[in-house]
Amino acid sequence: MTDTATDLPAATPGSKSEQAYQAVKARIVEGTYTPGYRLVLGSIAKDLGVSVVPVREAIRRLEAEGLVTFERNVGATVAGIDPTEYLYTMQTLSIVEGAATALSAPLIDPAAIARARAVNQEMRECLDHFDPVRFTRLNQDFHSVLFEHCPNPHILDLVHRGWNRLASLRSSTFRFVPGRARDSVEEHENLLKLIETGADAEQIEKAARLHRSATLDAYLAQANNP
Amino acid sequence: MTDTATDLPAATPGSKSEQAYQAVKARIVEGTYTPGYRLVLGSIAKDLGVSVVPVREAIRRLEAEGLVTFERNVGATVAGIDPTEYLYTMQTLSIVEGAATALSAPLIDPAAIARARAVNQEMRECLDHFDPVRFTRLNQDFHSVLFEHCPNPHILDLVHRGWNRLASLRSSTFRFVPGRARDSVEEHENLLKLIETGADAEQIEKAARLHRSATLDAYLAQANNP
DNA sequence: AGGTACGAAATCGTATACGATCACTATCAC
DNA sequence: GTGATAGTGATCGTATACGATTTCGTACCT
Repeated sequence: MTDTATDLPAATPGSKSEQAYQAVKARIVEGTYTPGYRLVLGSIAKDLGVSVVPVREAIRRLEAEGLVTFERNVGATVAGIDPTEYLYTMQTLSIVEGAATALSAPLIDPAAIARARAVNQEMRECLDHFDPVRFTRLNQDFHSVLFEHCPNPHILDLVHRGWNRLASLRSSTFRFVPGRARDSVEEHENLLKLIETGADAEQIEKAARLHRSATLDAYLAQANNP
Repeated sequence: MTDTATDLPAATPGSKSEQAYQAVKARIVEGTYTPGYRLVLGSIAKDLGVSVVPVREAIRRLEAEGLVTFERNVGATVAGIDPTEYLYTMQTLSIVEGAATALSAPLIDPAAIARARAVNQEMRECLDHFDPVRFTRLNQDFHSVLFEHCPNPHILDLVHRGWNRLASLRSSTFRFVPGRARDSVEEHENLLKLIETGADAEQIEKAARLHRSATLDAYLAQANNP
């Protein structure tokens, strides 16, 4: 449940190309390669014990997902933390998560609700211990539970891409606003209640969007008042 | 305005890889390669006068966009017209177009409205001459005008991807429901009125979504009653 | 006759090699 | 001393080559 992997074109497991893709992606998502890190084909190829061709392919795939930027005849670097990009990503995520939640809502059974609630409780505890990394992962777990039976895999894929994009800049703390995080937990609870009571799709979508866009607003407010 | 090209990672123009990407994509979008067509690396490479490596890269990119499917050690084929896929794509498009419209609305000036109206008028004429291909292209033009100043390029990119995906199966006529197309034109006009009068974002988004999801519904209804 | 097993052709996946392009530095002219 | 310029090293982009895998046709067996 913790894996944020998953992509539509699951691309031939076992191939060197796939291996390189997973390896580099993992290093980016877990923060070994931080934004701005220069990805040199030859070095990575040597590291992984493969030739440069599959590595190149992996890098281009990561580029398509927005995790790295690529410049002709210069090379690839881990995608940056440009605030504008952050805004774009969060805004898009707000929309696709909202849609995914609304579409999934009718298919969420009480057992799943209970599991989601348990995850949310863990998040609450994280707040006391101030553990942003774990908090972020649990936040994804929470939504993963809701999206388990999402009827539209395309939308789900867009959600995952957004998560990966954000993960690449998780290491920098600028995203984490403690006060905001506390609200987040409450919004989760409200969302669960709406789903339980079978609220209409429109209402659920609105609530799910708010949850993400409020985080964005909090960040923007913080960015403007240093 | 007619070009539906544009992708986020604009990828080094002039490279053989980019050249191959554009060429194959064009053949798919314009219907030279129809769904199910087998894309053989060697053949394409010979056609384009390049080696297989850049062609392979191009194909993988197209795979990431959903235009082709790829199977390990077997090869690539132009993505099919599976009704389920169609549903997924239209549903997703409904959502991202809705968002793009709502975000763009406040930035659309009267001149742009006028241009959009002119395009819509052309579409009306297309209905009389029964020209589905032109109609579809004009439909994209119409929305392109609205999205000219879309403040979120990520969302705009998702819209373009959806369009490309649909274009790959345009040649098959199963999508075109004449009665539905007529409604479409009216909905365009309504949408323009909402934008002109400065309706709130929620209302505009709803109208923009309806426009796409109603087309989907019409298709589904037709598919169920043969 | 039908089905299975084998073999050849086609195609893919990756390694290696080499030319092209770019960044960086040291040198030279002014 | 400062600017431009040529040289050098590093890295990318692509071609070619070859082993691996699949597919398809054919022959053989039941």
